[in-house]
Amino acid sequence: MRSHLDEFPTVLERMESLCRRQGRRMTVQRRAVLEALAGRGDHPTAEQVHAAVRGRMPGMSRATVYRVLETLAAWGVARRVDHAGTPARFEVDSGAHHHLVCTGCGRIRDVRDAGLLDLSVRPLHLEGFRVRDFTIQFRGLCRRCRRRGAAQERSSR
Amino acid sequence: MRSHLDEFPTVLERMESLCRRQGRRMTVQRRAVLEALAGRGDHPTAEQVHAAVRGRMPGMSRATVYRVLETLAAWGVARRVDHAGTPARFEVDSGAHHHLVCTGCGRIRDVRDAGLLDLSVRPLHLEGFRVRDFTIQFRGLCRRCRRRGAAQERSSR
DNA sequence: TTGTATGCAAAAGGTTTGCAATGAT
DNA sequence: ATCATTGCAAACCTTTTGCATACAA
Repeated sequence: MRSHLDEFPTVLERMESLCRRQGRRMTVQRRAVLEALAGRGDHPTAEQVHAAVRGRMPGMSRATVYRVLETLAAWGVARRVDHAGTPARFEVDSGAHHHLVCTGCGRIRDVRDAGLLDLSVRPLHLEGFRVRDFTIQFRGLCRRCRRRGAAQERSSR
Repeated sequence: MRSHLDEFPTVLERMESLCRRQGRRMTVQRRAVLEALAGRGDHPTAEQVHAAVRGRMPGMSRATVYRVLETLAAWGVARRVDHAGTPARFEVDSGAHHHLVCTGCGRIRDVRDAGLLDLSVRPLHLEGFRVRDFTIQFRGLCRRCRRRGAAQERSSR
């Protein structure tokens, strides 16, 4: 039985190897952020990562969380997911997939559907653009927000 | 021969009718923003709309531009397009289409491809989500940014 | 020892908001 | 006359940055 926890050793190892290869440093902060990110199935905001990490590391500063997250994204270890006017969210980079965005609470869930990952090809050189990749963003309401009703739809961001 | 200018009367009429129907007001500011938006083929930021409108209306405040844009989006007359850490961009709502986002300069272009608009149906009730709509975001480099080279890729946002 | 990474606090951007004044109906 | 909308300025929130300090290699 697999869970997102299985990614733990892999991601950390990948990070350590990247550091070594580039003469960068594997700090406790980087490890902590990476573990916090890999240790959950959702797509936390920088703020949520900060809160999570602070549990064990009260001294961890917000700026460091932002910097580490940016580094992870730049190195391809993590990925940044943006939507609407909401704060950026992050995930461990785990291959191609799309996103289901709840317009109520801003939560994001992964959609891994083989069929959806193949449709690329055709418009790849549209209007002089060199397309590098694409994502499908499904927008809607998650079960919880649907229950709460449309009235509060935009209030809990 | 059609151009985006053809939408002019239609969008303004739609807006006026929406105002009347809801007892809201059709102000010169709203008209100006809407015309500024309809009068261009790109997806301007609020700031760019502000600059454009100020040409004719020096007194127009930034806050009003934001408020009008928000109203237009809420009423379905305009649409808000977000990407990455860049400021929000806006367009007149002109039916279903997708976006080509240049990761170099942040510019957005529409992609209207019939084939891409049909793939919906299947994942419409994924994991308790009620999916309302979806967009495909193609990321890549526009011709100009490609010429400039990857070195400056992120500098001209 | 060396220079990368961190912490702090301040700055930066984009966007929103309170409130009195304005103006569309 | 009434109440939606505007203008101004200040507030907000997320994210970035400068600089001295800490610490991984």
